[in-house]
Amino acid sequence: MFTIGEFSMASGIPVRTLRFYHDEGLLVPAAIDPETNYRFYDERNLERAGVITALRDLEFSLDDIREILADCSDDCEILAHLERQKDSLTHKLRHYQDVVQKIERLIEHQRHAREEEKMSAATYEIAERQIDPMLVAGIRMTGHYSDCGQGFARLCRALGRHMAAGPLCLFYDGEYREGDANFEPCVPIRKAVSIDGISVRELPAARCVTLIHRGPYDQLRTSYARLMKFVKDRGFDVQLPTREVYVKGPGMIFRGNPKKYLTEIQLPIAG
Amino acid sequence: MFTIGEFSMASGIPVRTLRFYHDEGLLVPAAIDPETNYRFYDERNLERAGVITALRDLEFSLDDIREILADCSDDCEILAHLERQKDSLTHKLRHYQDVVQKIERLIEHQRHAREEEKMSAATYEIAERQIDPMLVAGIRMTGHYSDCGQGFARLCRALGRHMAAGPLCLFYDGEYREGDANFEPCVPIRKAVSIDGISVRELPAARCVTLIHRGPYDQLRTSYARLMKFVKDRGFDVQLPTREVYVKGPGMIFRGNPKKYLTEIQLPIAG
DNA sequence: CTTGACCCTCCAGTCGCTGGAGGCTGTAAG
DNA sequence: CTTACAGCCTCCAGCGACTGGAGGGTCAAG
Repeated sequence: MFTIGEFSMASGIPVRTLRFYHDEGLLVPAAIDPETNYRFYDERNLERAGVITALRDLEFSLDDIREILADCSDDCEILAHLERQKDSLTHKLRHYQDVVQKIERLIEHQRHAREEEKMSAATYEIAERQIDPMLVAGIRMTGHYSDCGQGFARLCRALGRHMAAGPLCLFYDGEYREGDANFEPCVPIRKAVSIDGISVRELPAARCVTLIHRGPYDQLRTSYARLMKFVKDRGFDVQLPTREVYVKGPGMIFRGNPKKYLTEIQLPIAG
Repeated sequence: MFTIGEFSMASGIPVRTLRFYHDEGLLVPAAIDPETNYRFYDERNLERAGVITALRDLEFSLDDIREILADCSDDCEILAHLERQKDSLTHKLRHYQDVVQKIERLIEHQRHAREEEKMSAATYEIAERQIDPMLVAGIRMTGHYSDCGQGFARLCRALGRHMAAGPLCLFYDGEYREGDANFEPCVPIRKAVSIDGISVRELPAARCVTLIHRGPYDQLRTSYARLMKFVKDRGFDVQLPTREVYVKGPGMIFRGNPKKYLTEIQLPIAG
């Protein structure tokens, strides 16, 4: 016979938990002194305790364990329980895998954005640059500019892990349109995929006049004005679609501070 | 302004949970009617709600979320939090992987034992058989026979996934010894591994006189008696070590019913 | 007889909700 | 004008598997 403390050492179960198991009827001491209420455990308790810890190690719930102990006297008979438990744990496992993957993507995305930001933060001036071709997935839309957020949301959901860099938007109008603008939110991707309603193609290389705009989107027009003046002065021809690259904008989690948004405007030119 | 029900639909958070978040100070409504105590939510609440659900989806605790909301106004700033969360989730992930693997091993082990049992259940008679060579890991011990359980426990812990079949024991004494028997608990393994205190080698093929003993181990002697008589009658020579294969014995979880134990005694013979 | 280790019971807290009881308000239908 | 119903409120309890603390009894040794 063991006192609860001795039994705790023998079984590797904390005293508190032993008392709890007793309350739960899961592991009832062999004897209880009716005077002092001291619990006393025996060999058979020890064996049962072993089974309980073995099953707890396999993440069975106490209810499951109660059931198993009632049903089974043999390893063979718990096969069905094991299978069920395995399934349920596999579910959890997959869930955690998904979440970890999501976080990894977010982290990578942040790193990327940060680098891009650093790289381009210096150049708030108008520049002429060659833009390399890239594979993009886009959703062509008509409506108000501000609706492009929904397009990005859809692209993110649909493409998740395939996204290669920050989003951009193509504008197909040669003029400013209020409510029926013609534009296409896009994200660069690594590999072609085919999803209904999403067009995947290579965006061609282009010589562009570019400018990084710092601040909220409703002030973009001033930067467009500067760019257009520059283009006019040089006698360039602006080709459609024009592009906006959202170097730093509202994040995946936070809306962020619009004063810090960075948007690169790219006007493809000919001539 | 939204009522709580409208806001629930807009945010995708159940009404109950919204009230709970309010109690917790995590998402405080923009206004509360002092007469009716009705809650009213606004756009900024909606944004915050979005952040909260995004972070909950990443399995952040409410405390973490509170902290993040206080610290960060930007995706970039939560990078550290993301990293920490990823680490903690990766831990859980690995834990579940381990447990699932453990269960898989147990299941496989059960299946195996069951098959073996079926295959051999018919042959309760003495037979002469050729035993194939096999790779085993063993721990040589001296002491009481019953101590071999500890040896198996150690082998299981150390070799876990490498175990290929049920355990066996080798006996090096040409006589019955009470307290200083010389024996070696072994498990067949698939691949050689080197672990301190565990000897790995190929157990040679052997022509054996075998008998499956059904029942508790303390009755093994009667089966040994039958076997020895058989051997004597035929004029065979018993070679050491002799072997016992525990076809069905105490399980990994349950001790099982000793009356159902199956033990194959194998006496290697020469001549 | 005291000390200190060990045991007891009972209650509360963890985490993130979820459920129910019981009650108020506001609107629409009978 | 009553009644029904939807929608809101507060307060309390429960889940699962413990863990922690308060407050108090018991036991063996010095």
